[in-house]
Amino acid sequence: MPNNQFKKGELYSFITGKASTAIARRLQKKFNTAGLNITIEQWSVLYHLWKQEGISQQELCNATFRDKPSITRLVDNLEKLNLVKRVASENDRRINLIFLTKQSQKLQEETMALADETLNEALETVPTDKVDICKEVLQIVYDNLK
Amino acid sequence: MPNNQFKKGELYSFITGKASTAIARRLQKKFNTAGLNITIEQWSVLYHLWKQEGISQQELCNATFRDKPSITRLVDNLEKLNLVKRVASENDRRINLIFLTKQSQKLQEETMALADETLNEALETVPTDKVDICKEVLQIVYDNLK
DNA sequence: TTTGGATAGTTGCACAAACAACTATATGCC
DNA sequence: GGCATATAGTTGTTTGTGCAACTATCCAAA
Repeated sequence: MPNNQFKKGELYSFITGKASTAIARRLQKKFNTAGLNITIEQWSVLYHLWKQEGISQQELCNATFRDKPSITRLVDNLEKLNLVKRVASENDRRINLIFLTKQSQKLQEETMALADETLNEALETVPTDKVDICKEVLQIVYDNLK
Repeated sequence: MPNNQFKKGELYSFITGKASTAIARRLQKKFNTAGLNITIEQWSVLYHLWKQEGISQQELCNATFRDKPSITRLVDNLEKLNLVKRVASENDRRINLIFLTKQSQKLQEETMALADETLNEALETVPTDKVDICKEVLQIVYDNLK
């Protein structure tokens, strides 16, 4: 039994993602308090567009680990909020390229600051080397299952 | 800056819970393949009832980190599937006590085995001591934010 | 004993996720 | 060129989540 670390009673919070749920809720509250009318999921799409805009919905699927219908609807809602714009690709008419609007460009700095703040609150009192190990383990878990 | 471990580009997967999402998806697929017609969320409620049944919906809220409407609907759906039963408390008529049915008692062994299997796949190649540190960090994160 | 506040649970609404089925376009092979 | 197949995106359905507003019950203090 090489990997029998999880006795009963310990597996629950790994599966349910207790910690990441708590982080997401905290960040959502910060968005709401700041009067930012976006969801964490919408923010996660913008996050990748801030790194590079003009990518396809399929590329957003890969980046955000979501399926195509999820991205369709997130982009729908982001478009309603005037935060992104679909532009049909000239080369391949199946593809929508997603671009930021001026409004969403303005959101980057403020939301990133709130995200940093949230993570600092989450990791208060945790030594850096333990955080590094934790990140490493979570990455391996993801790679093992993807 | 005591906790500046998260440079940009690293915070994303912590917030989105990439790893726990992958674990939950894998376990859900195992349930489906085994012909078990329940969701991970429903399973997470049963998980606590297997430890102790006859608890109130509010106690299920605390145990599963969900709000009251979420538990109301999960219990609704579990009742439709004949997996739990609401029984009004004699002492306090506001309270529903939730009990398992024979069907859900049978589910425990099989689903727990699939959950163990999933975690073993997830943690393959991860040394035990790193898993322990990871669990520790995630618990602190949760405590810091709750 | 009444009244006001707390607690348990439900309902409505908006948003999101997973899956299946669908449309439209592109591509490769005959 | 024409057809099979793959790819990009959309739509419908079920399930779950978070918030606000609501009902019912309990409890404690005037």
